[in-house]
Amino acid sequence: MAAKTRPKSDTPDVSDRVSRIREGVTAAILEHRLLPGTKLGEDEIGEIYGASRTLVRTALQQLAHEGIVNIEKNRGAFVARPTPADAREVFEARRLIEPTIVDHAVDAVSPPWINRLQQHLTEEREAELRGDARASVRLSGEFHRLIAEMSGHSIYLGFLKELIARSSLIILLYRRHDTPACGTDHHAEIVTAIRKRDKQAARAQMLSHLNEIEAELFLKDPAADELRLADVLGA
Amino acid sequence: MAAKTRPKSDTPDVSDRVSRIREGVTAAILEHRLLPGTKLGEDEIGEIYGASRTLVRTALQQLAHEGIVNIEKNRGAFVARPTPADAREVFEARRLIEPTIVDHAVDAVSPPWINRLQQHLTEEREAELRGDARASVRLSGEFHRLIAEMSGHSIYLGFLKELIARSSLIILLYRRHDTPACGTDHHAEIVTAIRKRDKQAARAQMLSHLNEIEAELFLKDPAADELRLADVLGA
DNA sequence: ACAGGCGAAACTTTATACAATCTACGCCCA
DNA sequence: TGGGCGTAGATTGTATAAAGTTTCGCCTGT
Repeated sequence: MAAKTRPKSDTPDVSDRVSRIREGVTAAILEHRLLPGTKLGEDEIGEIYGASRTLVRTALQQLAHEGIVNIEKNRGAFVARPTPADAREVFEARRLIEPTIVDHAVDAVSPPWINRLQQHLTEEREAELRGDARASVRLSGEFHRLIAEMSGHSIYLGFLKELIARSSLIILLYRRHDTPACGTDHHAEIVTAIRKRDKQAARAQMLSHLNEIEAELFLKDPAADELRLADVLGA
Repeated sequence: MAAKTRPKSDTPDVSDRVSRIREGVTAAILEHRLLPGTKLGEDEIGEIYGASRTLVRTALQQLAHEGIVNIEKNRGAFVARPTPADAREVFEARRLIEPTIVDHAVDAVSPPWINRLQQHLTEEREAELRGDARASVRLSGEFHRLIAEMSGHSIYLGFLKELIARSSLIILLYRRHDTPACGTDHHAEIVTAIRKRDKQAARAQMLSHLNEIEAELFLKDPAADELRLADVLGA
């Protein structure tokens, strides 16, 4: 009965049909199978999931609230296309929140959690080894979500889910082609710091990890009119 | 055309009927006219606003995502009843985010903004003087939102809107009866620091303001079974 | 008198039908 | 030939109706 205190959206209710649609579309976006600007027609999605437009519409509205879908009046829903300004805001927010989250995660460390983290690292390495880019990008985001779940802070978790989803779109749009091969495995280092219960190190590792991700981006300023025009036309 | 870059939910579209319902219910909750646990029937609200249940449902779902309404499957929507644990999370998040927000606000300081802040302080004082508790509690929240708007950081603004709305419910539920009369006007002090462009002071004032608000709360632990039972029955 | 179960009413959930709006294609005219 | 206008098709916004679930009252049996 104690659990009944908050029966809201904590349990995503996998059996719920709206949730299934939402998670399906979310996964497609996070795995970079749906590109920014893609039209998400209601009938189209409804037919895919065997649901009426009512349910599809509900799911799309939730995604719009999470910031990964834009709904334009009388025009429909589209995969969001974050601007460079959005990107800077997202990463600033992550730099603020995630060190605190990992701090809480250290407090919550326990053998089961260590196991989950280790297993996750393994999955990430396997995806990387077999060159599965889609799984890689998805798992990379899920790592951060996992730490937020571990922190037990449901509000931070909710915020971070949003930030992670947007980050995925941002990386897809603005990642430099000349990625420096990312020699070190930051996630493993973060897990190590958590295992050692070393908050200082965990925060530092998380922060430098986020900085490195953002450093790999090329956030062109609105000065370059030509590129912006291409952007707009690309829709 | 530059503004068209983000035509999403930035403009609340006052003419939009869903937004009108959402803002109406939100205002009622923020002004403590709707108490936690109150049933929000779809027919009931629909009749009030002259809208069909379709629109009401959309609005309620948005409010649920903002955390001030709980939707229980096949039972309907209710004004949320934050637990003490929720309350602690909300205020921890505010202590983390709002100092940073006020930091940005100092960067964005300008005569028009100063005017808006001053005018807001006046409104707060007037409401206080005429003993209008409802307006007071609403304006108190709007002050924080105003600073977030001033910061120009749309993501922080979105997060803070959620936190403010939940805070309002929390204060209603857990505020001590023996409030220490709140001698000093923290909001005025924050505005002063912003005018002086003193980030250090602005952050400090904001932080101590939040601490003082939380200190006025009595967040009873789940140990007191009797009180929890009363809580549940109170629904 | 009280516990248990049946049934009806109220409400939410889902689907479908209708109205409004936008997009696109084609035609006409300069 | 190029541009503008108008109509047709498609898509979204809204309302309403059908289906499913819960809740409450009443009735019966012990």
